[in-house]
Amino acid sequence: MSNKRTRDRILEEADQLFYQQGFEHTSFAQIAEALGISRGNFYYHFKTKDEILDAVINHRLTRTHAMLEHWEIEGATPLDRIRSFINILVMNQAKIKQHGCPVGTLSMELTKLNHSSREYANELFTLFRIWLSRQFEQLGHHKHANELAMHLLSLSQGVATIYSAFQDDEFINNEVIRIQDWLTAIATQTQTQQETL
Amino acid sequence: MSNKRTRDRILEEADQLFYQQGFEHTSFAQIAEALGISRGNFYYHFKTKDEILDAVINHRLTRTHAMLEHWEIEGATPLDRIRSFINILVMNQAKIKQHGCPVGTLSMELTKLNHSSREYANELFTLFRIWLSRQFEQLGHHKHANELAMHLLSLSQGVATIYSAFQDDEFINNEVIRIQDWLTAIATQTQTQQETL
DNA sequence: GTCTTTTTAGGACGACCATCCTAGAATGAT
DNA sequence: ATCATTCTAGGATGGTCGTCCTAAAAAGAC
Repeated sequence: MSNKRTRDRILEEADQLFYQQGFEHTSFAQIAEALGISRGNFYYHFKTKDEILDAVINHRLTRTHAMLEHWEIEGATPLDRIRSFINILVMNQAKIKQHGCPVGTLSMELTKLNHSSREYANELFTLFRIWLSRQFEQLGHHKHANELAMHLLSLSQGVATIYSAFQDDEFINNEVIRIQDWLTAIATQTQTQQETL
Repeated sequence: MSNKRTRDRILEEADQLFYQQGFEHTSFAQIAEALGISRGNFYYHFKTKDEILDAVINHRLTRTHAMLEHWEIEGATPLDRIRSFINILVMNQAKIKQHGCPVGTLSMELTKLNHSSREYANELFTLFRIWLSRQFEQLGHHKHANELAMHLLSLSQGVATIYSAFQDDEFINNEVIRIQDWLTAIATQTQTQQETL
């Protein structure tokens, strides 16, 4: 089955190009040319452009899911695990600078296009939200776990957008420290709450 | 000069559609149809699509500039003026829910398109940044004024993106309160600093 | 080795897009 | 009222796009 290999190659190339150039601005011909395959071959694997989009989203969902599971195993405490999330901003700094956050930018683009796969793309956000929410719960913030998760998502989205616009390295460094400090405050806040019980 | 009237009508319609659907996804024909004018007429006022884009950006810049000046007059203290900025999230809540932040989404789209007007669009961010920076300076934060301005921009961008994705009214209410509390903390922090002098 | 299935190549089609062009209508000046 | 200027309408053009179709090549089954 060299089928899977070609299909996967298309998927990976589409994934990259959708991130770098946006979904609408990326054409079949462009993906095909980048891979050195014909448009006809392309159509054998994906019947419509929307089908590739859904496949790309699905691909990102499984990758993200795997990453979150990895963080779950790797991180000893919920605090460590949340730090893994914040660390995306550092690890992917170069890409974020150039193309913003892959989750946020796709979500916004599909919103503007009024595209039917918008909600599916938003599941990427939900994946992070639920995972983060669980971490905050384990941190002792049972009541506001979801709110804290949404807030952290919001912080990272803001940083990605502004960093991409201003391209200011000092800014992202400051912001990462800020978020880490915020998290520490959240964690110690819980400790004192628990101590007073 | 009914010239100006038609030109302005095109400008306003383009402004709206670029915000709602994105720049690339909006066509000449669509704008013309929305206004009930012919494509040929259109081309008399704007020679290329990029020319409309620049005109729209220019239009937004002057409007934003006027708004900031208005806030400058209206707000008695720098604290009040910064609150005006935060209040955009409340005033434009419905539009942000549907189409995100007009500044952030245009900036991101032009980045992905590798469009030559990207930097011009980013001047909208800069306008806010400099204005906010000045307010924070007047608040007594001379050293970190720009950093605080960038941070506030980042916060609002994050809220706009996440709100547009999740459409959660409770979220934006919480976030606005959070930002207001943050600002209050910043302001009181300065007061105590000044008292110790 | 033959036959079936899977995979690839590339031309054709219709739709839409930005842009160009020309002719006529409206407007303004004198 | 005449003429020059400004404005508008809409067809024509060339390019790109997503999609479709057919034929050949490659791979696999027996």
